[in-house]
Amino acid sequence: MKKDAKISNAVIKRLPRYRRYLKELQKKGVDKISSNEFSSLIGYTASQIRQDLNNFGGFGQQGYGYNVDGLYNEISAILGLDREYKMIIAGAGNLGQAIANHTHYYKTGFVVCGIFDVNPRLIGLKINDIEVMDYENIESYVKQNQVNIGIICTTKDNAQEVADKLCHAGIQGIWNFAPVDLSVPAHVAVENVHLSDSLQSLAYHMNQQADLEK
Amino acid sequence: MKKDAKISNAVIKRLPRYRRYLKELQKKGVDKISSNEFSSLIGYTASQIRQDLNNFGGFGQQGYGYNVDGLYNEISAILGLDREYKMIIAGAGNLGQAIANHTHYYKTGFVVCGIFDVNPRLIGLKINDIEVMDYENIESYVKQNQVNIGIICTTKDNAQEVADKLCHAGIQGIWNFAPVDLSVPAHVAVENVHLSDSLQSLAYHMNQQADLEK
DNA sequence: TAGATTGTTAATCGATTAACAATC
DNA sequence: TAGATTGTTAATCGATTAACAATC
Repeated sequence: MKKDAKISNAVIKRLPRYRRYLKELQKKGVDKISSNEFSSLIGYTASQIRQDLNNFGGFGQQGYGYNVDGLYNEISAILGLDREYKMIIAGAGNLGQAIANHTHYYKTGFVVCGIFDVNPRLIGLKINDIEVMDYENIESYVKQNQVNIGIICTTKDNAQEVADKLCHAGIQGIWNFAPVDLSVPAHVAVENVHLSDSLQSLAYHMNQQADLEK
Repeated sequence: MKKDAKISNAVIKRLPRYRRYLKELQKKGVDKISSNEFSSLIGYTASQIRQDLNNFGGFGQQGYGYNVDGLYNEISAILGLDREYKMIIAGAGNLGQAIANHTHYYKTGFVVCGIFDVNPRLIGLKINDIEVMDYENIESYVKQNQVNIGIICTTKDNAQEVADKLCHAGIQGIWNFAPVDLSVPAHVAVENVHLSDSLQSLAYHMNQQADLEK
């Protein structure tokens, strides 16, 4: 895998999608695919597919195409899915609980090992076998257990404070569901899931479609 | 508001963020802001801010800047947040329930009026005062109640079938949480929230940061 | 070997930034 | 009026697509 040039985020955002389609191909027992076939399946141009993959190395073979299993494993490795991530959730409200219950992540090595909240009525509960602990102890827990990812499911007003605590405790990544933009040290990765932003852009596009019909 | 040229999606995706920051400014009692001041707050260049806003019309005033209240209302209107949207949720699992409980959307006119599931043990329950109904009846419900948005919280294997039903019933938009790409008629807007894709791209960036430190 | 398809360079397209004239 | 700041055009930058030589 080449490591020199910085890969654009547009490329990275497409990798999980490549991976999903490759998984489906695996399930169907397909063992090779050309960039052209892949193109009509996934909806990116063949050129873009080859361009994207070549950012990381030559995974294909001229005259043959790409080996499905091989490419799946390469993309998994590029994304860092060949290791395990320890995660904690800050905020045991609806969203925090839903994520704790969403065992789906386990399959790809993302393990939720704790939930933190300030509400004494929640502390001590178990959600999907994961204990809800006192928010007071979040920093020491992250340090002691070498937690990799903090998932912020608090209100927008508390999110930055939580982020500060997590960063101070040495967290490496933050998955932020609060509708604010966090400021964190450069070495901490942040991925935002701004649900209401997403819903608003859906609303915009719905109204555009309606306009077109006039 | 100009309506001629098609606005790029990159611009639309920034609008909810502009709106969030304008809301904060309103709360602080700020009544005007220049593109330069806004730039240092929101992190886009002043040039981009002016360029973005001018896609929709001249909301500013030379020598003065932008009126915070006015701009907030304009952006809200552009996004279509000056009307109400009826939404139903397909799938009453963890995620579906979490969204039903997330009353946050009501404030901007997004009202969940029903949840549908095939599980007989869930049918009849009320989640946040919203009834869980039999999936059998989803199509007739959407038609009769003129539902605007369908929220897909099913497994990936059922998502396309649900989408087909919703489209057939005349839905205008789909907010898709299932990890698949749906195919729908051109007049139906789709907004995807691919949570595991998002988590995977976080993983990638975490490993990049770690590499830099070496 | 001939055919197919990649890897990679070059061309195009679109989005962002810079510059400045218009104007409040 | 003078100063400030927008609206808008032009320049730059980056990402996507096209083309084709390399090679399996």
